[in-house]
Amino acid sequence: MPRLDTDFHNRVYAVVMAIPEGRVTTYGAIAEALGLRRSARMVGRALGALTGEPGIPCHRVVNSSGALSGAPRFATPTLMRELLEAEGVTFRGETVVMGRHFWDPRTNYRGEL
DNA sequence: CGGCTGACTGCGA
DNA sequence: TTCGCAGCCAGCC
Repeated sequence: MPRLDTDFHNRVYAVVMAIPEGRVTTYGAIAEALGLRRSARMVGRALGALTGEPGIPCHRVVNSSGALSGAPRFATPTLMRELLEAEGVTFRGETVVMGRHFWDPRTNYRGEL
């Protein structure tokens, strides 16, 4: 059981859960939404601890280029992309079409910071 | 208690 | 346009 009891992990958990189906956001955007500004890596680190937890659509978090940098962490390397495509997310090559699916937590997520 | 690590990012070459 | 590099900071060892 991953550590889900720290404030930081709980905040990441809350933001990721708020991502709508068929939309994606980035590590950096989540970090900024939490007030960390330059610590996108922390978000990825936290997601690693949250991976596999029910109710946390961590496949909707991609890097700023739209690439699925977290794919290797899933049960199979292709699962992340399969989950996204099943929700209607479109790709151009190996990356998500960000202009069409990006969801900004700083603008849309109203939670406790 | 101190040090290393990482599902990132933006900028310079 | 693609590639490399240094910063970032909570957790875990």
